[in-house]
Amino acid sequence: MTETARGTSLRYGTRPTMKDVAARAGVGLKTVSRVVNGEPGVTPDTERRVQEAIAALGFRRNDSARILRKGRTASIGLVLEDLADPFYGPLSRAVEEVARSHGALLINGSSAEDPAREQELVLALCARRVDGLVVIPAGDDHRYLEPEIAAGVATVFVDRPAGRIDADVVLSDNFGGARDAVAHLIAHGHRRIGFIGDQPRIHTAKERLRGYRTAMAAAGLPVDGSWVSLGSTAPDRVRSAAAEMLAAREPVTALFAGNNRVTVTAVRVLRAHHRPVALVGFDDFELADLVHPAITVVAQDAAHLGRTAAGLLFRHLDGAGEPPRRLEIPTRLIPRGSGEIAPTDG
Amino acid sequence: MTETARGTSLRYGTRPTMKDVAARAGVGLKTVSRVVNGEPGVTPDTERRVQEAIAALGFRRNDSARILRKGRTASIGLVLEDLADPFYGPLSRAVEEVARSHGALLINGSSAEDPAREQELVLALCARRVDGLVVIPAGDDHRYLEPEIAAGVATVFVDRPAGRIDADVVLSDNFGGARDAVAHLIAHGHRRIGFIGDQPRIHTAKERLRGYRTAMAAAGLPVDGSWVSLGSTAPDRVRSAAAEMLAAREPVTALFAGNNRVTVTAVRVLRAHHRPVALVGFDDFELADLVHPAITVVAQDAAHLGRTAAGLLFRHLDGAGEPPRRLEIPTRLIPRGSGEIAPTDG
DNA sequence: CTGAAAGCGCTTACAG
DNA sequence: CTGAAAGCGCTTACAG
Repeated sequence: MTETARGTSLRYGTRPTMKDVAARAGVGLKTVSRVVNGEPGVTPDTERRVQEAIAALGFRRNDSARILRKGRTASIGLVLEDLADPFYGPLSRAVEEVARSHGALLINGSSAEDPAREQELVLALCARRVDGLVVIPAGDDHRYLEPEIAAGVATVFVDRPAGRIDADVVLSDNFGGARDAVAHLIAHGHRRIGFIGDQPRIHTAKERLRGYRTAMAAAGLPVDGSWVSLGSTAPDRVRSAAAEMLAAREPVTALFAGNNRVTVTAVRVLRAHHRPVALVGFDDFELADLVHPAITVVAQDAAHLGRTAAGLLFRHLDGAGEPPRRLEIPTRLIPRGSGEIAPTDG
Repeated sequence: MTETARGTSLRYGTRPTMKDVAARAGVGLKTVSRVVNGEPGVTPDTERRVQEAIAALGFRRNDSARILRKGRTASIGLVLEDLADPFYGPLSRAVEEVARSHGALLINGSSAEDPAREQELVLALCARRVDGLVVIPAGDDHRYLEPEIAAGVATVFVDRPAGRIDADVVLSDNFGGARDAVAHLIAHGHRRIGFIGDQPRIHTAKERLRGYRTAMAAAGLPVDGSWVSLGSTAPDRVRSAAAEMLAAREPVTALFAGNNRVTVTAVRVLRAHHRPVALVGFDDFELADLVHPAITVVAQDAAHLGRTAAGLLFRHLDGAGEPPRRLEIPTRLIPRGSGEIAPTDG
C-alpha cells in the first residue's frame, strides 16, 4: 500500500498499469499480461509474485487499452425510444441477457422519438466502436448508417424497419394482430369501430391501421373518415379523439386502441362514458385483467423481439455472412371482457 | 470510394484512421486532429481538403483511442436489479438524461438480485474505466469497490445503501412511507394488519418492516408473529403468505404490501377472497386507479431517485470534493379506495 | 519459460 | 498555420 521504489502509487486518481506491476514483481511486461489473461507458460513461482504485485497495487486491467489493440469492444449498443416505457424494459433486458451470454456489455440510449437524437446516439455508439447495434428507429432514413455497416458494425432493427437501407429487422406481426383485433370486434356484432393510433409516420401505426382497414373490408364494412384518428399518444389528444368518435350522431360502438398508452387513456374515457363501449388494445400490460371490465388485448412479446434481434446480431458477429433478413414475431389476442361487449346503439 | 495510392480502403471490416485521412488530404496527422475536433488554426483551404478526405473515406474518429489518451471515457455505468422491472425503467431513463446533459453515455446492467453478478458487472464496468457508477446494490458487502473508488471512480448507491463502505447513497423514505401506510390503515379502524415484504436481507424490506412496527407500536397495537411474512416476492410465495393470514382464526383485516410485485399478487388474492380486506401497497403503478377498488399506495418517485443520484455523481466528477452523503427522497401516500375499506370482523 | 520491440489510433507537448 | 515525435496501456509477433 506504500509507494514503490519506482514511484508507483495508489495516489487518488492514478491507476497502476501492467508496467507498474511488472516493475514491482521484477518481471517483464509480457509476463504480467500472461498472468492477467490466464495464458499458459508461467512458472507457479513467477505467477505468485505477479499476483502479489497485482493485489498490492490494486491493479485492474484497462480494457480501453485492450480494446484498442484487439479491435473488438465486446459491447453492443441499444437505441430505443424511451427506457421508461414498459414495453422497452423487457426488450432491453432480453437484449442484455443475450449480450451477457456472449460476454458483451450493453450501452443503452433513448431517442425520445426524435430522428436527430437517434442519429446522434447511433453515431456516438459507432465512434465508441460497439461491435453491433440494435436499433428501434425513430427516423425513417438510415442511409447515414451505411458506412458504419460497411465497416463491419452489425446492425439489427427491431419493432420498426430501417428506412432507405437494406438491413436486418425483427418486427411484431402488427398487421395480423390489428386485423385479428378488429375481426374480433366485428364477430361480436360491431359495425362502427373507431381506431385511435400513433403518428402515421411510425411504421407500427401504419401497419395497425392497415390491419384495421383490411378487417373492415373483409367484413364488407365501410370506414367513415371520422372513425380513424392518428397522432400523438398524449392523453389529451387521445381523449379528445375518443370523445369526438363517441359524440357523433352515429357513434362508434367499439374502439381499437393502437398501443398501450392509447389503451390506458381510452379506458379512462370509457369509464366516464354513459354507455358501454367495447375496447381492444394493442399491447398487453400488467393488471389488464384486474381492471373492470378486464381489457382484451393483442399482446406482443417484447422479450421475444429483443431476444430474436440480439440473437441475429451475434450470429452476424460470429461470422455468418447471411444477407439481411426480416423476421416476424406473432401476436396473440387475449379476450378478457372489454372486447366482448356487445354493441349498444345510441 | 476507390482505393487511394497508399492503400487506404473501404474494405469490409477495416476502418480508415486519421493517418489515412492525412495521407489522402496530403497534410499532417495533427492537422486532421485539429479539423476533427474543431480546433482553431487551420486555413479554410486546408480544412476543406481534410473534410473532403474524411467524407471520401467515411472516416469516423475512434473514441476508444481518444479515451485511452485522454483518461476520461465520458461514460457511466448503471447497475440495477432488473431493467424489465417497471420501477427501474424511469430510474434508468432519469440517469440517462443527466448523463446525456453531461455528454456521457450510459452502460446498463442487471444484477438479477445476485451479489456475485453485481460484483462481476461493477468490476467489468471499472475495467472499461467508466467515469462513475450508479449502483442499486444486490449484495451487502462492497469493500471490493474500495480500490476503484480510491482510484477515482465516482460511485453513488441508490435505493439501498452500500454495505461496509462509506459511499454516497440516495434512498426513498422507506421507513416513513411504511409508517404512514400502516398509520393510515389504523386510522381507518384496523387492528390486525398483515405485512408481506421482500427478503429481509434487502434494506428496503427491513426499513419498511420497521415502519410497520413503529406505526403499530405508536398506536399501542400488538403485532402477532403470524402477521409478518418476509421472503421472495414470487407470486406463489406471496399468495400462500396472504392465504395464511386470511385463514387464521383471527384473520388480518388489512394488508400492507411491501412492494409493487407483492401488491399485484395481493390484489389477485383479495379479489378471490370472500370478505373485503383493506390494502395499501408500497410503490405506485399505472392503472392502480382503474382497478376495483382503486389501490391506495405509498408512491416513491423513481425518476427523482435516479436524477438525484446522477446529479450527485456528476458533482463529484466535476471536482466537488465533498464527503459521502445520504439523501432521502420523500414518499407520498395516495388514498384511492383499497386503503379506506373498514375492517370486517370474521 | 520469459521479455524487448512494435503498434492499435488517437492526443499532448513542442518545435518550426 | 502546420507537423514530427512521444506516449496513453495494452496485445501481437517474434526472439531468446
